[in-house]
Amino acid sequence: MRLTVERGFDQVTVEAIAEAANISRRTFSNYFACKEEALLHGERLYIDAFARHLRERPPEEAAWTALRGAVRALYSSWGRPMDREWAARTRLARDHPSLLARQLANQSRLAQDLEEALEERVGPPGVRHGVLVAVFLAGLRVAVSAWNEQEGCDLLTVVDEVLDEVGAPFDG
Amino acid sequence: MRLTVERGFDQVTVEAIAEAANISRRTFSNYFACKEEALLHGERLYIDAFARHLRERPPEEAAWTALRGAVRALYSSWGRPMDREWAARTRLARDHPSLLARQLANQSRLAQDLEEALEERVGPPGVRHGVLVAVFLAGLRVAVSAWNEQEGCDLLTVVDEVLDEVGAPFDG
DNA sequence: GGCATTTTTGCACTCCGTGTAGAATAACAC
DNA sequence: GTGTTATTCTACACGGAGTGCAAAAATGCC
Repeated sequence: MRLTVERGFDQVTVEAIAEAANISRRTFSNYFACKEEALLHGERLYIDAFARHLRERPPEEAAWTALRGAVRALYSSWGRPMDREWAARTRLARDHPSLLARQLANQSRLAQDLEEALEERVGPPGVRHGVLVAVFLAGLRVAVSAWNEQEGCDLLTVVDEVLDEVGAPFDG
Repeated sequence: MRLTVERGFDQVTVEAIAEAANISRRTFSNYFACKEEALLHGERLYIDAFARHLRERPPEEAAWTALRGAVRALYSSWGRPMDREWAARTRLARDHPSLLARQLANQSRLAQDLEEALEERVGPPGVRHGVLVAVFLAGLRVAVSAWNEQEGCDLLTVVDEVLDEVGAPFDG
């Protein structure tokens, strides 16, 4: 991340990253398939944590409520300074197609995880969990991108506003 | 596509594709940045066509109705044999992360295009077009993936069913 | 200490993307 | 037709990326 911000994404070679981390180029490849994956590793951790939070919600909550609870739990378990890192990553992804692609692939994995987590709960089984999750993540994306364009507003507030608007019909 | 189906995605080199197309490796790179882009080029054409169809909808239609009209118009302008190609691509993307990533990036571009197209129309300006488009595309994705798992059901029928369920609150 | 397991490293190899400069081709005026 | 452009294709070269393999280093356990 530091190197990418300093020199720009394209000007950072895997070799440079490896050297900065005091490991060999080969070892880098043992952990990450490419630069993109390394750069998005932090995000991947959040994604996994999100799915975990969802599974820990009380089973009697409705699906939509549980999703919103999980996002709030995740946010409060962050250190606040993560906000800036989040923003930096989002901006990088916006400007570099290969990063954007991999970021979206991560979100697609998250969608699958969340869907499975919802399947495990009690509740109306006829609900189209796939659609529910997709709508929820769509709301999150819109919220994050709106937050990223404005200055100094609270992420959680924006998320709440957007999800109120999107999710009303799915609530309860 | 032919080579990929025959040998598998990873076993096809750019050189092989170029040779099969009677062009040089360098010329391939003049048109496509990588294998993935070449393989998804057909999809890219549909995507562009979709946005074009949306712009041609009568301006007095509500946004959601226009989106559904565009997808129907696109489908009826296909040759039916395209269905199999669609399915093959979707299956490939499901199994190859790098393809999935680029496919999702394409869809992200489409989302932006559709959003812009909706902005140009008359209609309630306060509508959150971003959310609307995201929900719509989410519905499409769910429909296509459901269609892809079942045998021999009509794509358009599945799409209609899912969009009915997702879009009710946005309709009209 | 010795020994087994895991991790890291160096090397070699193929493939990929790109800059460059020249060859082939197309387009067009005459 | 010829000559003159402009466009497209190609060959070559170069640095970087990802991977299999086997040796070296580190780790953990007795």
